Amino acid sequence: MVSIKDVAREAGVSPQTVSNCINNPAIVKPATRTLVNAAIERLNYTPNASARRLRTQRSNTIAIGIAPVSYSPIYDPLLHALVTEADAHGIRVILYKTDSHQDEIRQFEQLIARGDVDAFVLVNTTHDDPRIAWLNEHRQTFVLFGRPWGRADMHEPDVPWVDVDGRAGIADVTRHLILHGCKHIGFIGWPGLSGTGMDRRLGWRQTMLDARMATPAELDQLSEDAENDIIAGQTACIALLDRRPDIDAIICVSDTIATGVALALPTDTDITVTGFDNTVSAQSLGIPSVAQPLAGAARELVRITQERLRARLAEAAAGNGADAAATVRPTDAGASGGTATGATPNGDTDDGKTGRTTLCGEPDRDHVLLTPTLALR
Amino acid sequence: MVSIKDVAREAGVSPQTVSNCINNPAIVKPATRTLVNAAIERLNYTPNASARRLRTQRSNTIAIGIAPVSYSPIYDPLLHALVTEADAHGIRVILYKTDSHQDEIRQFEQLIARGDVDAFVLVNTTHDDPRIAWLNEHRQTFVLFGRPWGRADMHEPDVPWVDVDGRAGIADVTRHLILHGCKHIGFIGWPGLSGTGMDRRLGWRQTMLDARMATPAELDQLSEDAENDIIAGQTACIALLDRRPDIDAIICVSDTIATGVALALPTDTDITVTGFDNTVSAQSLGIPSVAQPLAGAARELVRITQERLRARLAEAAAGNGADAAATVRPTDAGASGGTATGATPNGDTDDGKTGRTTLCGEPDRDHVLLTPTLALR
DNA sequence: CTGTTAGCGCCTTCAA
DNA sequence: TTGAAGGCGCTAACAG
Repeated sequence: MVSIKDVAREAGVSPQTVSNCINNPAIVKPATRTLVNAAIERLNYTPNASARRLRTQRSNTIAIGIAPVSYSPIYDPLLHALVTEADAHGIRVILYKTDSHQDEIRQFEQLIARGDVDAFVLVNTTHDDPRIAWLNEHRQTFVLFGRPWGRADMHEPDVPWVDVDGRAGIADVTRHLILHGCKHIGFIGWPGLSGTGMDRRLGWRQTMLDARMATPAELDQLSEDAENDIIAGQTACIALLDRRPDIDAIICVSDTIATGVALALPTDTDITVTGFDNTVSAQSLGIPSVAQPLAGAARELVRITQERLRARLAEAAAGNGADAAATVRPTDAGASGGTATGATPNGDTDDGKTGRTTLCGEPDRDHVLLTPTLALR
Repeated sequence: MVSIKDVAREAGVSPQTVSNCINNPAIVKPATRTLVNAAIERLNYTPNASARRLRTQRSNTIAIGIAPVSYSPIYDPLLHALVTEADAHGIRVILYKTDSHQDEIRQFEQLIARGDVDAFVLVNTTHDDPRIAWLNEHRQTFVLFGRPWGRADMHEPDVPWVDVDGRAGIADVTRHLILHGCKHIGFIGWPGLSGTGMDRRLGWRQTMLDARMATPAELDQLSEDAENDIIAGQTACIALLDRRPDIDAIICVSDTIATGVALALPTDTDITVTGFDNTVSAQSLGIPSVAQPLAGAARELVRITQERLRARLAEAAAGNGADAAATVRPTDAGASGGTATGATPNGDTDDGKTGRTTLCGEPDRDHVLLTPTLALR
């Protein structure tokens, strides 16, 4: 393995100058810099990560959990997006197993104690999640993918998250169908009080009401519940059509349910079916679907962890300085300005490029709701 | 962070003694050892991974790729199994992105140069895979999950792999159906020359012939091809039943196709459908399925990488010594004894516990074929 | 702007 | 059986 010394010798400078060329090029004289860079190129030098980590006490590594059974069809694409984004920042992604919350916390302890990780991405968080409490108690850096549904205040500065606005996605689908002349649009969602599920259903409900496509009483007729499997989707579809044979479109909360619906309908039907997650399965069946912007989500996940890490570092550095509070935790600005529900009124601004919705003009950089796109066929 | 010095002070010994307690307990006096262990416990000490890696020049890290789109429904469970097994050996798993073979090789270069990784798990390998050639040229340690189909010799010592014996799995299913009185057992497989697909089909064919359940001509009638989606499964099912209305069981090469078949059949049918991979989807539909032994596969993947790493280390150490060749590469023993096809005759031994099939009594530790289990409903 | 010094935490000699 | 010295590769602080 070629080390910084080899490069230094090759370029005829000291190891420190080589280091500077890499970590702080501005302070090196351009002539020397090109000299050194040429040597780096020639020797194909890459700094040793362990040595750098040991020296800087930063691992530049994000950890994300992997469960015994996949909790979502988008998990692999999410991992890929995260790895891609992290890679662009020189950050590695390491996996840890999540057999239970308790086991997961044990993994946290291990990873932290060994200095293997400096931030965590948490998935599938629940109301009063012990992992969140533990990480905050131990002053660790983390970010959730998915909102902490059920928390009284979803915009606490201590609990940053990135999520995809399922409600807006389903609202988009609904509007799209209305524009294409659909009159009686049904919805099949998940039963129970799942935050994600209720949020998506609300996207349909609200849009239907706003467009005066149905009365609240009619909406109840147009709505069905189904567990997340194909058979349940079929059953719900049949029940729905039985009650309302005039239906001309069915919006489903997931691609799995949409698959059941599509297969329950006669092949020559005019009824449009839509799904959520834009899985390969939905694609091969030609089902339009709401696609989560995973690259954008990954970008925000990495950004938030890095910003908070920086803030924590600054905080530590300012510990001896006097005016710590003034410069510290810039990411908290406006964090408490959000609403308890995380609602995103349609009138809010959207920067278009990232599809990020900002609340009330006061950007909350620690709680990011991304707008999904509609994958039509 | 608590370091080895803190423990040493706490226990009233030198840092080296603490180090010995951890890495070579045998040479420490029992009394001192318990003293030190108590201090470690009390301070909750864990050695810093970066420092250890820097010192030992071993990363104790395995890398596995993640593709933009999931190539298999078992990938998440595989990752979980791998992380679990690695964890038990004090090894970490890091992800790298695999956008193309060329990109993947670039990732290899990065990971190696930074000293982040000392072994790779390769998935989805193809005939004449450039990654395999590259890794061997650069003397890197790796192991494939899945056989290198299409290679002239699948038992080259340079190309170790772990795979699940799809043929045996499908043969098991076939025998099971025969035992339960099925007379006319159809098969729906993938079109084309996919090694995995052909192997699974062969499991059915051979078992049918051996049991005299059909003539070769009949087998052609009982066989269909389908792309790996639900609709194709439905279509193939209909074609099959059209040709052979007397069919009483349909074995499918995948759960996706099995799903299509199950949905194409009338609800009151007596025809049994089986799948492959035992996905949650198949489970919720009540489809019996062949389950891959992923924990066992992970165990073998880790074992092979570690053995080969050890061998490589010994080789390097013996570089100055004289009789290098004698002790080096113990894992190669019998490696060339396999057959070109990787066929596993039914009479071969099986150690039962791991479900591992050994070839001709000569264990080939670098080419492991695991026997899947049948998940009945 | 460049080089020297020192040390991150650990483990492998080798001496006591 | 235990301890002292040295260095893995890198970078922060300072001296030139």
